[in-house]
Amino acid sequence: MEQRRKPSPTIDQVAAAADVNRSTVSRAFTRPQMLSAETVRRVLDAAERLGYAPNHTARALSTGRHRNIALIVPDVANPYFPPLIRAVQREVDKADFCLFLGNTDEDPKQEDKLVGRFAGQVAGMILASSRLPEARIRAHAAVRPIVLINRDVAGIPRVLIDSGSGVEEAVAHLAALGHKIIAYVTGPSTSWSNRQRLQAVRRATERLNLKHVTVAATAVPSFDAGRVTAKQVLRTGATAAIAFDDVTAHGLLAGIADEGIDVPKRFAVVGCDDVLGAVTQPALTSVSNRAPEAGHAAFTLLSDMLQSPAIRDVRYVLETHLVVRDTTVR
Amino acid sequence: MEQRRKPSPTIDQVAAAADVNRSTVSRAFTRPQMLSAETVRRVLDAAERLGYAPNHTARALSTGRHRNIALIVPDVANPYFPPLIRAVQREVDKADFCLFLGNTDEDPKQEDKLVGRFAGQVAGMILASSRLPEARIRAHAAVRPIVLINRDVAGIPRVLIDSGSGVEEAVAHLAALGHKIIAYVTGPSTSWSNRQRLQAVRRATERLNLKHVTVAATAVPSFDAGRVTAKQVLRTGATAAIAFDDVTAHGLLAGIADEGIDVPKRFAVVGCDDVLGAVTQPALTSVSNRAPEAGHAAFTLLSDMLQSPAIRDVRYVLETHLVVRDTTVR
DNA sequence: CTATTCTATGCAACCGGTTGCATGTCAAGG
DNA sequence: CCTTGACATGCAACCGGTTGCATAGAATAG
Repeated sequence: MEQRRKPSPTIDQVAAAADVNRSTVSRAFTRPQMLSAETVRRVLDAAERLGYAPNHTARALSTGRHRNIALIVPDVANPYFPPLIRAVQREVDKADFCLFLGNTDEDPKQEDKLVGRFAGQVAGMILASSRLPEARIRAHAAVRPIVLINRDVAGIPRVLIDSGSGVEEAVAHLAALGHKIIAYVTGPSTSWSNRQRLQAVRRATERLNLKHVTVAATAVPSFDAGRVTAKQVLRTGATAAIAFDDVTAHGLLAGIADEGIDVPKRFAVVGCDDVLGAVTQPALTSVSNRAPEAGHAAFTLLSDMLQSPAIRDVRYVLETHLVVRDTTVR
Repeated sequence: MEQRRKPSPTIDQVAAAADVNRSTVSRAFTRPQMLSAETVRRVLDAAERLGYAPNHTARALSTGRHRNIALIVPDVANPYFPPLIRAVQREVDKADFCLFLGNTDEDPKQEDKLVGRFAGQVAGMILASSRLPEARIRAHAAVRPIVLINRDVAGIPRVLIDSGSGVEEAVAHLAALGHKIIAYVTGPSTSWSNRQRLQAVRRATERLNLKHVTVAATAVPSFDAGRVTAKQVLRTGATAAIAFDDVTAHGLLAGIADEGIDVPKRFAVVGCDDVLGAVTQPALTSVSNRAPEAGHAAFTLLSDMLQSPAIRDVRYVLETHLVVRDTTVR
C-alpha cells in the first residue's frame, strides 16, 4: 500500500521516444497544422504510450496564459449562489478551463486577500456581489480582466440583475392590495443590490403615494437576522414588508408568526431572489432570480475579454419580475 | 479607460533594487533565517516599494509543490454540498491554499475528466461522493494524494458519514409508531451512501420483524424524482418511506399530497442529510448531516498527507442521528 | 598568528514547457 | 540546371522562480 508517486513523463521523454526535438512535441500539441501529419501521429503515439500530458504549470509560466478563472462569492452557503456557481462552472468547463472558488464571508478584507491570492494563477476573475470599495476593484481590474456581477462600476464590464424592476412591481402589487405603509428590511450596506432595491422601494412608494420605512437587519443576511427584525418591523405600523432576500424574508415570516400575526391576512411579505419560493409556509411571493443567466453571461463576457483585450464598459442588464405566491394575497 | 496590463515585477528587478543576487531575494521570502536580518530588511523594503509578489506558477514549476487543492462534488446546487464546500473552503483558506471546485453532474466520465484537468496543478484532491469505479480512484490516488468523502475504498484515506446509524434509528422510530411495511426510495446506484442506507434499512427491518420494499427513483436525486415516485411507493402497501435524501423526500411529500394522502396521519416520511428540515411543510423528519465536520476532517487529513507522505488507510467515521419533526408522528 | 569552522551570499543549473530564428529539403519556376 | 520559395524541423533562449554547491570573510580554536 506504499504510496510511491512516480513523476509523470516530460516532453523530453516523449521527444526521445518519437525521435524528434522537444519543440516538435510541443508543436504536435499546440499547432499540429504546422507539422507533417506523419510526424504528428508519431509524436501523439509516443505520448499516448508513455501516458504523457502537457504540464499546465510549465505552459503557463512560459506563455503567461493560464487556463484558470476565479469566481469569488460572499457566501457559498447562501442559496442564491449555488445556481450561479453551477452556471459559471458549466461554461468554464466547456471552455476547458478550471475554476477557483473563493468565499469572502461578506468581508471586504477577505475579498481583497483572495483576489491577491488568485491573481497570479488565473486568466481573469468574476466577482459576484463584490463588497470591495470601488477603488480596489479598479486597481485589481488594471492588472487583469475582471467581470462583476451585481455591482455597477463604470468602466468595468458587469452583469447586473435589475431587481429594481421586480421590486417596483412588488410595491405596485402591494398597493393594489390596499397596503399603505411598506417596510423594507435591508441587506448588507455595501451591497449594490441592496441599494438598488431600497431605491426601487422609495421610487415606487413615492409615485404611488404610499409611505415607506426602512428597517436595518444585521450585516449578514440570514434566517435569524430576519427573525429578530420582525418585532421592529411590526412596530413601524407597516402592513407589508419587502425583504432584501428570500432567506431574510423566511426568517421574517417566522418572526411574525412568533408574534401571533397571520400572514397573509394581517401582514404581507415579499422576498427577493426567489430561491426559497415554494418551500416556505405559506409559499413566499418573491422577485425572480436570474442568477444562472448572470453566471453564463459573466463567463462569456470574460472570455471575450481574453480574446480581444480592449473590451470596455460593457453593462449587461437582466430584468426581473414579481412571482406572486401565498404571502401577499388577501 | 484603456486596459493596458502592466507586468508585475520579477525577482530580478527586486534583486537589482536591493543590490543582491536573485537567490538572496528568493531566500528572503522562503528562508529568512538563513540571511542576516539587515539583508532581509533591505530586500523586503525593495519588494514592497516595487509591489513585488512571488509568482506562484514559477515557484510551483521549480519546486513541484502547489498550494492549490481541488474539491470535486457531484452537484453544487444540491443543498447537501454548499455547507461542505464552505467548510473545506474555510480550512483551505487558513492554510493559505487556493481551492479548485469541480462539478461532475453525477457523471463518472465527467469526474474522470476533471480529475485529469486538475491533476497537474494541485497538491491533492478531495472527492466528495465520488461516482468513479474503484479502479479509477486507485489509479488517481497512485499519482497524487486523494481523500474521499462518503466513499469507502480500502487503502485510500476517507471520511465517512455513517448514515447507517441514523437510518436504523429511523426504522426503530417508525416501528415504535406501529408501521409494518417500510419503503426505501433509492438514490444513485453508484453512491456509497445509497448502498449504506439501503443496507441499514434491510438490517433494521429484519431485526425488528418488519417488511421492507425498495423503490427506485431516477439516477439523479431531485424534487421531481421524488414526486413521480410517490404513486409507486403507495402501491407497495408501505405506510412509511425513508428517502435517499431530503430533496427526494421533499418531492415525495409533494407527490403524496398530490394523491390526497395526509402526512403524517396516513403516511410517514423520513429524509436523509437534514438540509431541508424546518423548511418543508410539514417539517421533515430526517437523519442528521455532518457535512461541515466531514469537510473539515477531509482537509485536515489531506494536509497531513502532504506533510508525511506515508499515511495509509485512514478511515474516519462520523455517526449520525435521527432528528424527529412532523412527518413521522401519529 | 595560523588553522578551522561557521555564516552569509553568489553562481549556475534546473523545473517543463514555448517560440523566434536558422537550417535543410524538395518542388516549382525561369 | 540553377534559383527561389515553401514547408518541416531543429536549436537555443526564455518564462520566474528554487536550491546544491562554491567561496569569501568573520569568528573561534589551538
